[in-house]
Amino acid sequence: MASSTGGRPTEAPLASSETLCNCLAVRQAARQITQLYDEELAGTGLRATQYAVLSRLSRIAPATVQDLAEALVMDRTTLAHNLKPLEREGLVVMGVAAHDRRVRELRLTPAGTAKLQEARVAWARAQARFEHAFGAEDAAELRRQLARAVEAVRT
Amino acid sequence: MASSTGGRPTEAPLASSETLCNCLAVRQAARQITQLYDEELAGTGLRATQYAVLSRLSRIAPATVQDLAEALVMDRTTLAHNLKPLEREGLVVMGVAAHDRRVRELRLTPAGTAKLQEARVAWARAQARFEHAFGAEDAAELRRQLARAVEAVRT
DNA sequence: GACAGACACGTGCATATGCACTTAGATGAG
DNA sequence: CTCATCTAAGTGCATATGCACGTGTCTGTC
Repeated sequence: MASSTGGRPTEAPLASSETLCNCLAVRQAARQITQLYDEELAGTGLRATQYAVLSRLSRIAPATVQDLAEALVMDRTTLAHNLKPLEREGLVVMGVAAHDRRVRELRLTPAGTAKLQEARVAWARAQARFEHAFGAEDAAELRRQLARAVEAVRT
Repeated sequence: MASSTGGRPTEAPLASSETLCNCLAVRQAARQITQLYDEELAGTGLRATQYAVLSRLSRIAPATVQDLAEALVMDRTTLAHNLKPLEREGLVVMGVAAHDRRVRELRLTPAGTAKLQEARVAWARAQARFEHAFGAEDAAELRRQLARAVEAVRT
């Protein structure tokens, strides 16, 4: 690709904000995209992470803390912290498993289910805004690559 | 790419952890990749974000808070918080601009420059680990797409 | 039954993130 | 000069993130 024998000094010797660091690149994108989703979710009182927790829990409930954390690709202790405001607001309840008192059984409350339904509308707006700007097909491919990156790091 | 006229029922009707949310996908990847970089940087006492701050500042110093924040695609107030431990450790100094006493002039101290040099080695290990697992070319393309996503959201 | 070890989860700490609000300094209109 | 206004940056709060460590519970071994 574009050997040094050309006439033009090439178009990308070092763009002003050319980031070589994969970590910085993904964190910058995460900050920007989170702000967009948070902006749309603001009216519901939920943050992007909280929406993700409720949404995933609704599909796998009843779930243990460890199972939900793995499903969210999140540290177990991070999820424990993130659950606190959701429990305080009465959107999630944590029971104790009958067969093993160490294990928790996480579920959505009726209020949690209702809040999730409400938030899905706001989430869809954010999703649409991003994909309108970035491209729906490109977004799907980006999600695939990000998922592959998660797997690559886990290995 | 791959029209629907194939014979196979396609390979992805709904994988178990198929994430449709762009925000969740990028945050999950950011968490995993950050852990990898933090692991390599642990010996230096720097976190991934702190390395990013020092690295960027070394290229644009002296910089104002706002300029450095923009270069990092970070909220101005977030950077203000992130600078505190770096100032406390004596890696960064914040002076006052002579022409306008509201403006700060951020610079690396000699200790900060030395720490950055040391951390570059650890960063390179993390970068190599990720690109070995994910693919160097694919990583470059991923960074381009993430940068494009940042621009798309900004617009 | 007693106990070592494994296991699920919680807590404390430090940093990361950004919104709302505040403070200090600069600047132009009068 | 005075003041309204604009601007650069700081602060308080709540959540996000994960490591190190602690607590309670189960399980196999004796």
